[in-house]
Amino acid sequence: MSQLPQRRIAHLDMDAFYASVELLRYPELRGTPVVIGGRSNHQPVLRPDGTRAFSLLRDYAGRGVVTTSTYEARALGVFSAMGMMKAAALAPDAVLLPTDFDSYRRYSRLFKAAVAAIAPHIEDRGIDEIYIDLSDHPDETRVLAQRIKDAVRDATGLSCSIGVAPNKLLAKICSDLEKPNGLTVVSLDDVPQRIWPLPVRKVNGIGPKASARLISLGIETVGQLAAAQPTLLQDHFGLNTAQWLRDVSHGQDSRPVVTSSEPKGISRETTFERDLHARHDRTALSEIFTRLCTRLSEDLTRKGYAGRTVGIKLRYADFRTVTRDVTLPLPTADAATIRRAAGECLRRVPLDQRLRLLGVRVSALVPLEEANQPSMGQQGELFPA
DNA sequence: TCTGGGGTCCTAGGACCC
DNA sequence: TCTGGGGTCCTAGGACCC
Repeated sequence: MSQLPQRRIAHLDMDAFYASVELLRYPELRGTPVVIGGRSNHQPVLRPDGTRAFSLLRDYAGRGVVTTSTYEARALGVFSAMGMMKAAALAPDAVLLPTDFDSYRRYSRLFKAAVAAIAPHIEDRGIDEIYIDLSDHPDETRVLAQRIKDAVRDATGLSCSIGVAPNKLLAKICSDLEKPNGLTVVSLDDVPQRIWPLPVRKVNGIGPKASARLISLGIETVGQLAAAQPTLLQDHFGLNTAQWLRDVSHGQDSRPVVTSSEPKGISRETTFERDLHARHDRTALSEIFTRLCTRLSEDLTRKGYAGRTVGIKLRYADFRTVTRDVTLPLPTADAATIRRAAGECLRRVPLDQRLRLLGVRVSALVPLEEANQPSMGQQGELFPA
């Protein structure tokens, strides 16, 4: 067997990204608990004396979750995805800011461009993190990672944490080890010392469900996972997942850094201010439904895609979620066509209970140019030789 | 005090075809 | 006549991630 050359993969994660962008704009909030999220418009107000009046978390009412929080708010127990009312109970005096995705996207482009100028082999993992393949870069690892951190700070004024390792799995784990403003390098030899003591939940791909099942088997750390009987894991997780669990527990991961990809589906969804009933709130629901389809059509057109599969997602008041979809003969990005197909899907779902969420999705995407012309195969069917 | 919005990938059964 | 084995597409749900 030929041995692949050792890779050098970095994972870069911006520190408390949205909150840090907000602190650039409102430096007077530095060092205080700040929470970003919620649904209403709690924009700061400029006072006559030039200072700003901020909304406080205690004044928030209604649905919504925390999008992110500053480290000072985290110290009070307020984390991403927490319900706003619970957050308000924990940190009533924290400042509350609305999310401003346009700003975050702008800073995202800035930091990614700064990294790309040094090391262009980048996999996008969302607005605030990337993988970088540094295997072919001549610089020494720590020097290089520090250069990247400096470039990100120069371009944005923001700090990030970087982990460098032989693969994405370990890079991702170790970018989190010294957060914020971390720079962590681990090799396979470091796995027993640095990775095995960590809870299994730190592994990207082991979520709440798998973690709970592992803990119920007495497996709490990555090291205990590495020591577990293969048959025990197979019995509880199946062959594929058991093999994957073994691999990750030994720090093994051969996934490549993927530098370009096409979207699989585009969707729009909304949670209502209050639960709506299909009959009683028919008019309101219908308006929301049509609006979702219109926006989705705009998203598709702007991004240059059409799709053949149109689907809906619906969440009942009790949080049960159902989906329905239908595949059309031809791809579409047209709002009326999407609305019609989504309407068909909606008729296949029981509507006897109150709803809290409605969503529309288009998948099986093709570029818009291809969608406007029949393919060769379809031409052949339309005009047989 | 219930739990956002945007995604990806996997599984699994049935239809349908060869 | 009591039965195969792939392969692909479609649909539904679930886990997970940022």
